[in-house]
Amino acid sequence: MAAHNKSRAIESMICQDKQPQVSLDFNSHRRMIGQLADGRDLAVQLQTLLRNEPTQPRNYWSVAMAQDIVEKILKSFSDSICMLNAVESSDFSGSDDGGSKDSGAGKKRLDSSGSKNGRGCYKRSYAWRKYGQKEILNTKFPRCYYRCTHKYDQGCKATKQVQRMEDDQQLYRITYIGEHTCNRTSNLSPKMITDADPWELSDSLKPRNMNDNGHGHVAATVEKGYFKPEDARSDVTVKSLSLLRSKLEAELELGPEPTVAFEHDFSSLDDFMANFLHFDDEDFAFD
DNA sequence: GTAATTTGACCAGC
DNA sequence: GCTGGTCAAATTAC
Repeated sequence: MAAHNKSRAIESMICQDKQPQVSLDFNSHRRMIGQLADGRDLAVQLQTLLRNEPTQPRNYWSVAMAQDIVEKILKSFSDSICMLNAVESSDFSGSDDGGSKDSGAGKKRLDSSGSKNGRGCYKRSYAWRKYGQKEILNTKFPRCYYRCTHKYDQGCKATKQVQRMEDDQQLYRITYIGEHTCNRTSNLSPKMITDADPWELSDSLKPRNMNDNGHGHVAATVEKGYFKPEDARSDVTVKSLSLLRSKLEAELELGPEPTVAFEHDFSSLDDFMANFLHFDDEDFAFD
């Protein structure tokens, strides 16, 4: 039952993320679909293999076969993740992922500025730099503090605070304080919906305490917004693919290699597969 | 070595 | 004294 609810949660996320969609050119779209289809087929093979030996200790050959399949799956999905991050990068240059999700120690961080580097697939634009995290009274999740990366070289005073919503853990409340005075962040604003344009808030994104007019407090130099880090389909897919990675790796006791933090979990590989198999061509938009 | 995050300490406002 | 915001040394990742 719990697993079912989690499945519904993912489906709900997907439905909410119908807008906006990430644009892919036709070739990229076809290539990524091909990779995902390959990964899906391989995952089905692995699923079959695991089902054939549900309780017995795995022998060397079955483990070797499974590892081989997993390696292929991981390559397929890693390539897809890189492509999605590249798309996201061009769409969300400089946006942060909400911060609090990746604030845990030991988690690798996804960079997404569009230029390759050694960490993850793409390097972030470094518009924001985390400088603190604080437990806030009567809140379940800590508040994360970010400043503009150009605070010192250009004297930019922009900061933002990110806090995960308690009543809807898929939402993050972001408070912007000050404005960017640096040169390179004018087009790097995060994908967010502010109180300044509340009509853009869909019902699913409205906090419980916000009325239908979407009005909330907005200070002179403060913008508050509620946004979903997975606001783009690419992010949903990245999370799902990464989830598959972890599940498969855990299944084979290979040890996780987390590259993306994700919020949802499934009770079994079958449970995840049931959701993963929902991804199809209609889940991607292309020009 | 560089550039990021983490986290305990510090500080100011109430 | 409590709380929230910031600093900065330590740590991490490449």
